[in-house]
Amino acid sequence: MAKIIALGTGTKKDAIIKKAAGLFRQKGFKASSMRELAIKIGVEAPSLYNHIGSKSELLQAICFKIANDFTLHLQMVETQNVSSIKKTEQLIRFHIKMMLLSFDEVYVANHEWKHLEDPYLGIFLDQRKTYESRMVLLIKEGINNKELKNIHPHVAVLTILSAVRGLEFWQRHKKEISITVLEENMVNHLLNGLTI
Amino acid sequence: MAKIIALGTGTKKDAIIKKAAGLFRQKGFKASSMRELAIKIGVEAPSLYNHIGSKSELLQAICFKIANDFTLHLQMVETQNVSSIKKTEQLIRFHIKMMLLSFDEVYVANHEWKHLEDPYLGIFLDQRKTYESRMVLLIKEGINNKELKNIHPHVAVLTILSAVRGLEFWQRHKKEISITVLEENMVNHLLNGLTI
DNA sequence: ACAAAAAACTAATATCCGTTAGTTTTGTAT
DNA sequence: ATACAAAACTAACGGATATTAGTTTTTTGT
Repeated sequence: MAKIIALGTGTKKDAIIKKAAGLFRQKGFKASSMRELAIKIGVEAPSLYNHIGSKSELLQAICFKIANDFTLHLQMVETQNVSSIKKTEQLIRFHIKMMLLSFDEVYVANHEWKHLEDPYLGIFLDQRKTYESRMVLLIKEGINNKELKNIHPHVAVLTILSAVRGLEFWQRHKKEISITVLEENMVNHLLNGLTI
Repeated sequence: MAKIIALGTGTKKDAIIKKAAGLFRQKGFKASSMRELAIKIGVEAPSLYNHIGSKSELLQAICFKIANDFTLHLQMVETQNVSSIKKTEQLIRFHIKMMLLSFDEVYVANHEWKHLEDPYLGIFLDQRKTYESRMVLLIKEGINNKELKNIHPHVAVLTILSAVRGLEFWQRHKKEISITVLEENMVNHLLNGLTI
């Protein structure tokens, strides 16, 4: 009866993955059932398996799509010929944009990667570790160039990534705070601090 | 046969809750089974029910223990007669300490509260919202006193809380970064920023 | 219009989960 | 030593879950 409708361009598999991201974010991976996902799509649960291989595969698709987006963007920034502080600012702004534009997917990649299965869990963690290391390198470069304070680079990266990840909570304050106000304030806070 | 041993002081229920916090942090609430928890304690699963009411009750105990600790500490800080910036610093340091000393519990309260049951989910969220609001008030006070930049107070609170929460990831870098280095760097970054 | 392919459906299975019931063992107080 | 209470055990239930098998409907290409 019902039919899975591909949203605009993209395969039906993509449409399923998108809905899955929303569900996984809302309820968590383990608490989300294929039956629930099927209802959200307007189909019986077994029909999903005409398009996907397994529930796990959905999580993998979501997590690695996001991981690859971030890695690719980092690569692009690294090759630019601008100051380290400009590069860092670009990374912060990209994280903010990703969080706002692909909220469900980024949230799931941040919170549900635990439930990835065997080789994928390791691969994902390696990729994230590499990303962090390259960001640390960027901060170190900035310190060497006297652009940045002599702060511990790893802690700085940790602080920045965590702060941006906190944009999850911004959803609760959507009406009170506009995107631009949020972005400018957060970039300013992370780069320049609170004190006068 | 086996026997649940209360660790030092505290009831057997407390011992179960402590082990549950570890398990819930590692695998997530939904992915943790009572059978697994029983094995970690050295007992059969049904035996747990001589001490606790339900799996949900364990999550409630963990989440509200942490929520109450934070609320109580905030109350204490609010009554002090020091500058707003000093108060903010105290809050940051307390969050850091809690994260390091009660890692499992704080992690679970931060990540697994979703799975609290009806009315507890609402109560928990209300309590967190109130905590945030009182912290916003503190920042506003600091801005009015010209102690802090004219940053958006809500965004600042969001940034601080998220950054500190990111100490979860510090566990992965335990060997490389000492607690004090971490604490000083993070406080400094959040209060003074990165740039020279 | 018709054949082939894609994708929906129904029915069912094996597994795991939280929890209860009922029983036996262990610890404690007199 | 005995009686009572606490806490362990075994067995089992009802329900949910991901997934498979087999069938029917729908779409597509000619």
